[in-house]
Order: sequence, then structure tokens, then C-alpha cells
Amino acid sequence: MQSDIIQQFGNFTDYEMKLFSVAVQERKIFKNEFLLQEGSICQSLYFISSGSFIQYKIKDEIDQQIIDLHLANEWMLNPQSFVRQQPSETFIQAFADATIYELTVHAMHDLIKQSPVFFQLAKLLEPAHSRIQLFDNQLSPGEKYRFVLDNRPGLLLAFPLKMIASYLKITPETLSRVREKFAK
Amino acid sequence: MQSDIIQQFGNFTDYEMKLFSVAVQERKIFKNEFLLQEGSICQSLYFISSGSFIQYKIKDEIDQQIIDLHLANEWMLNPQSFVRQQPSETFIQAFADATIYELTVHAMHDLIKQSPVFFQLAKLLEPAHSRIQLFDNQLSPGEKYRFVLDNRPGLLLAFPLKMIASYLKITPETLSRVREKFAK
DNA sequence: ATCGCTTCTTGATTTGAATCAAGGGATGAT
DNA sequence: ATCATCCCTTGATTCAAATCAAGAAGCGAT
Repeated sequence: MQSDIIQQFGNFTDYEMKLFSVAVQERKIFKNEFLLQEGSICQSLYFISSGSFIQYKIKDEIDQQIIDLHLANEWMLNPQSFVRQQPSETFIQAFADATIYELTVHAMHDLIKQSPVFFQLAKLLEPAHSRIQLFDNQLSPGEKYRFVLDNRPGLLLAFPLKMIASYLKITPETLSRVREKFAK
Repeated sequence: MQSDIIQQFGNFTDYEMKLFSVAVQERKIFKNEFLLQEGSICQSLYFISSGSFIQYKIKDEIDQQIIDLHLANEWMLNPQSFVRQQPSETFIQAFADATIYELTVHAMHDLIKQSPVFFQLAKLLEPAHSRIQLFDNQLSPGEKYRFVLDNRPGLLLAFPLKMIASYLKITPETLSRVREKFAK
């Protein structure tokens, strides 16, 4: 249920969970539909109940750079755009039909006003959140793949390898070779 | 004055600036003194009035990996540790004698309770803040140096090149050669 | 003044991933 | 059924930065 979504952030009273349930809104999203377009402002936090999403930038006319891959039971947003309320550099697009819960920035502020415990939601504002290691360390291709295996194995089932390669900022060829080594 | 420190975050009334002035605390810090140690929790936001700081991880017994370099008139914290209130992986250490203003997490929450405008301080919680491009793009050594020249030229005066190289995640030799090219 | 240490530069070599190239297998459209 | 396209793999080559190595210049401590 909706109230379970925030248990990860701390201990909430029944009343606080009720507040939360009222604040979020359920939405159905179809494959390829956009939740965020380059140039518009990320106004909401999204919890993915089912389905999957890709977040990417346009690199050149041909290629997209995958910034993040989003699976069911994860929160999703563009943290930079959301926090600064400034135009997004990324697109967020459904990669499969999805059901989401939306919490707008206004609803979030209201929650915080009603109970400071909701300040815990700020954890979501850290870009990439649990994926932070992928960025600040500079890992070898093998270490990047290890990271996915250990931390986000679901990606391998949900997305084509070339998207995962882009997400890891390596070429598909390199990912293929890394996987060959790991298979042994 | 202290009240100027937050003007960058939005428009504050005289009363709100007064609240802020009372919430922060001035401290003098000596060279090499630590404001944050690995394993302890980042409890405060720091505004550097004068002086400079390095933030780094221990890579191996010998070397440190510079995570961020902090100059006067900048805010400083370990965003991950601060937001999650979990043990830091980094040290923050004065590289020169410094004067800082400290805003504890508790004082910050109190401010937000008193006026939601202080929610703007959340901008500080984005790791690396304005430096974000250094991380999510993968830039060439030349582009990284260009970034420093354009965005943080003060670093070149305040820190030895080997620290800047570490910050940029390139070797000192590569930085030296890049600089040679730029000099022409 | 000397020694030791750090900083920075410059050159030679190595190395790991990108690029270039090709092909096989699966999938979808007509 | 055929063709086109996409996905993934595999091999050969290239290239940029790391590594290895050496030395000059500056600085602090004694």
C-alpha cells in the first residue's frame, strides 16, 4: 500500500502515514510516455509501483546518454531540477507500462509543515541516491558491472545491455567482454 | 555579515535574516584541524568566511583521494553524511587557518519550522552542488581543467596542483601536460 | 649552508578501453 | 517467407592517459 512506501525513511505514526496516503496520487503510465521533458521543471517525486523508466540526456542527434534506470519499488526524480526548480536536462520516459505514485513538491512541503519527520524525504534529493558510488569513485568496467550485479541485479532483466552500458558509461563492446569474464 | 550568506538562496525578510544570524555560530579553525572525521556524522553546514579546506577519502595507506576543495565564501559539508545522518567516508580538514559560520542540522530544522523559506537551504544538500558537471559527465583532462579555469579559478591559487589533479581524478603528470597546452 | 622533502615538469613505455569492422541470431513488418 | 533492423558478440587496431623514471626548482628545518 501507499503507506509502506515511506517506511524506509524512518518511523511514522499511523496519522503521519495517513497524511502521506492523502498527499500522493496514483497514476497509470504507458510505455514511451514522458514524465519529464528536457527544459521543463521536475515538480514531483515518483514512486514506481510497477513498470520501469529510463532517464537520459540527448548526447547528439543520434544517441542518448542514460543517466539512470528506474525499476519498480524505487523512487525516481531528477534531483537537480527538483531541488532547484529549474529546467531539467534529462528526460524521464516509461520503458514499460507502469503504475506510479506521485508526490508533488507542494504536497511534500505541506507534509513537512505538518510533521518534520517528512524532512526525511530529503534523502531522495541526493542525486542517484544509493548509486552514488558509480559516480564519485572512478571504477573500472569490471567494477561497474560488479556494482550492478551486487546492487541492482534487476537492471539486467529489465533493460537491454546497451542501455546498461550507457548507464555505466562504457561501450556495449566493453560490457560484453566484461560479462564474458564474469561468466567464467 | 552573516545575513549576506544566505542571500544566494532567495529573498529573505529582515526578520528571517535575523533568525539566521542567531542560528549560526562563528568559529576559528587552525590549519590541519578537522571539522569532520571519517566515521563520524556530519552534523553541520559550514560557511567559510576565510581560509580553505580539503575534503578527502583515504585511498590506501599512502594516498588521499581529494573529493572536494573548499574556498572562502563557499558552503561546505559532506552531503551524504549530513542528509542521512550516517558515518562519513570523508575527512574535512583545514588547509589554511580559517573562520567559519556553523549551522547545525538542529538549528537548520528549527529555521525551517519557523519559516519554510529556509527550505531553500536544501540546495546545499546536492552533492558537489555547482560542481555536478565534473561528476556526471565524463570529461577529458583538458575539459576538466577548462572547467576549473571557468568555474573555480581560485583553486589554482589556493591549492597545489597535485591536489587539484586528485580532485579532477587525473594524474599530476597529465595535469602538467594539459596546462602546458593551455599556456600556448 | 646543507640536507631532505615536496612540487612540478618532461620523456619513454605500457595498458586498457574506445573505435572500427564484421557477423550471427532474434524479432518484427510487409 | 523474406527482408530489414536490432541486439549482442568477437576480433583487430588505435589512442589517450597511466605508469615508470628522472631531474630541476623551491622550501623548511636544523
